[in-house]
Amino acid sequence: MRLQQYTVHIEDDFDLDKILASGQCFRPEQCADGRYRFVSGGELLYLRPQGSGKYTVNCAQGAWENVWTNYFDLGRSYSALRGQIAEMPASNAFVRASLESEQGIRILRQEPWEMLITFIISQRKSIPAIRKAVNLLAERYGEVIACEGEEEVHAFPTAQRLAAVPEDELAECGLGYRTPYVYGAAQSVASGALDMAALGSLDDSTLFARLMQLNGVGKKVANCVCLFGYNRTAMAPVDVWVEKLINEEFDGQNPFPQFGQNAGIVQQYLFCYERRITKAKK
DNA sequence: CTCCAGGTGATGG
DNA sequence: CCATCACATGGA
Repeated sequence: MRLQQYTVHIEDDFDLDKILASGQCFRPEQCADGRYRFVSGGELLYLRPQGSGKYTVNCAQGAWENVWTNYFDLGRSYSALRGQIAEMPASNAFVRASLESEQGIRILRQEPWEMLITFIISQRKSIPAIRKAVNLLAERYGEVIACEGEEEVHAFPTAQRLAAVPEDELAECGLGYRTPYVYGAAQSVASGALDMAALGSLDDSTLFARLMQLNGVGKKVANCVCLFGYNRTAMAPVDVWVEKLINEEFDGQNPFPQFGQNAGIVQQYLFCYERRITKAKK
């Protein structure tokens, strides 16, 4: 793959450190030279911040406009959204504090298949452990899309590829008891029984119900796939961190229905903020 | 060593 | 409907 260099300006909220730490993506990383590397499908991107919203970008010809502006959801103003959310009746002081503290995060538009496998793996794993397992899968079974000197950059493996791997070999990527879940999902997609692209035309609740039919996919994982894989911003995953803040800051009442189409986005600010303040206390 | 991690499915009330 | 429990593995 031949990469072109561009300079781009991003006026809106956009903080790469916060995005990488936000628990929605596990493959992007900061390189030793300070650049940030992203992979989506067979596309590769490097970003180097130059200050005041300016970035040096390396990616395939035309891919910034055709792939990456969509990936980063740059068509949506998160700055405007934060203002809007802060004024909603369901917003309390905790929500407003999260919008300030976590300014710069965005909901990435990632690949549905990768999100399905990633969040199946995520259950009962720490974020560093998820990152390790997903990267191991990519290194072992993902197509090589580029070489950085000695190091190869891999795409996320296809369903066809994972479905062809012996189950006990898959387990070596640290999948633990989730191995049959991952294998089953790969079989479904590889056989055509499950068409991840076609699911994109379903409405939120039908999409959610279809994902829930998969073994190893419960409501939390299904919501994550809806939000991070299909950009269904009304869907708000409730994990242990969100559960904790619902109990502590919302009297145990799930506030997300009141945020309508912004529920998933509010969830992301709150998730990051809750983790930040909990870590800060230690 | 122990404890817990962006949960889910099975089981029993 | 709700409450428990097992589940593999790695990081803290």
